[in-house]
Amino acid sequence: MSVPQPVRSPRRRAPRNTLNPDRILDAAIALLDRDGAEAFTMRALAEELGVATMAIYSHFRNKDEISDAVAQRLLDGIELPCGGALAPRCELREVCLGVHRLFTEHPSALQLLTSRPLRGDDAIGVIDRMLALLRRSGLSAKDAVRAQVTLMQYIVGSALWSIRRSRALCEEGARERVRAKFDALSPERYPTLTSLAPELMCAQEDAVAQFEWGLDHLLCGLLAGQGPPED
Amino acid sequence: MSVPQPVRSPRRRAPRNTLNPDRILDAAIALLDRDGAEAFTMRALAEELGVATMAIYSHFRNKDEISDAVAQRLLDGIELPCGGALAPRCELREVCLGVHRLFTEHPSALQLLTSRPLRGDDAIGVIDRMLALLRRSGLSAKDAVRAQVTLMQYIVGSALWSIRRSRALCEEGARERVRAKFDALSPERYPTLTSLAPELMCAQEDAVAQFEWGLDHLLCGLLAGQGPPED
DNA sequence: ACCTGAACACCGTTCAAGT
DNA sequence: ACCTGAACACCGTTCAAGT
Repeated sequence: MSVPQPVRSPRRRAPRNTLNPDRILDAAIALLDRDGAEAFTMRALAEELGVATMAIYSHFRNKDEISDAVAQRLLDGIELPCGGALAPRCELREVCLGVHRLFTEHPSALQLLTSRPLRGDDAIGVIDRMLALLRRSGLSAKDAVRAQVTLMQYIVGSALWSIRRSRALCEEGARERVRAKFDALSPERYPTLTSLAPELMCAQEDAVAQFEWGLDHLLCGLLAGQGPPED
Repeated sequence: MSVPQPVRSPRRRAPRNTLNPDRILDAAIALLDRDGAEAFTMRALAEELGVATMAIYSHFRNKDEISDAVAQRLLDGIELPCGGALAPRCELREVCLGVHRLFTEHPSALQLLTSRPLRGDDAIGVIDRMLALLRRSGLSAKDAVRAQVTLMQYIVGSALWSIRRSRALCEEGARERVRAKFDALSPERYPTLTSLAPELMCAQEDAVAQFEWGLDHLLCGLLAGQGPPED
């Protein structure tokens, strides 16, 4: 017969070197993807790793340092199209879609990213790639930089919007509530909005199509007058 | 001689009806603007109001309800240009600038807004206005809705970016650190990025100019082929 | 009805202690 | 060097009690 154990922590002492920064980041991303940003807790992360909370502090100074490392890791892992196979404009489009896909696949990571101050070294590889493609499309140095920032801002804003929408839509009876709100609006005060209610309802549904529509028009504006479109 | 008071709370009982939803929202916005989103605490809000923490719960069910009401209040208070005085395209530009200005003037409110699921009834007035202007610019019902969402996403992404950048830049010696990072980058791995370092450094400085540059090119892409530009 | 303080179940992190 | 539990100063919120 064994000695009665305390109910809460039947965990034995973890052997040395069970932990390392990589294992911690893997667990952090898994936790974020599975349970969301608000569940991303030092205590929950430790449990995920089968370890005492304070063990993590041997590898990272604090939670912010983990958040930064998670963002870094994800941004470095963006899958990009192989270079040169496409016209610059098409390749640029694919890169933007890749970044957007990463954000919508790891929504909690995006939340993390947008709530912390921006370090200069995020997503270096992607930025270089975008700048090169913009230059090859005929933009000046100054315009290429402006355009790259504009694209990134649109991608982030769009992904954030999609996440919030999809979270709102998966609540119980959300569609009915939205429809009811539209029906309650005064057509005198909001004539255009009420007349476009059907289009508004259905535009919310497919976030990717919405993103691509906006991206194509944005690219059109950014690359206008840079030679004939190459498609 | 008065009886010795406890040090921590020399506050007397607040008279009845000192509190109401409006006073609470005023205090919340003041607190957010002054001390930032991470300082927006029920206890801090109560102190701002000179009241016990739990007094607030008589007027709002919980903190999320206050956050939603703050967002609502701010979005309803966006100052818009008076209608009809400008060509649709210019007026649309002004509306976008107004929304962007609100967000950069209340950065903590934007953080609040982006971290909560999106209710359908945010910023109804602005949305209706934007849709009307897009329709008058010649866009179809479907395209007007797509374009309105695209614009809003760009505005949010851009404002969020500005906030994070400006917060990062006001840290001690931030510019020097960014410059050092650029200098340390390998020109072989990141040829375009390193060659554009001066442009990148200076593009970060004026967030409003960056926003306007992007907005003008986006509008150009959205309204392309909708008749001659009216300027 | 409105305001109050104590208490509960959380959180990130410091500290001294084990191995 | 790496892992541990207790403790501290926070947080949002429940509850029973005052007026």
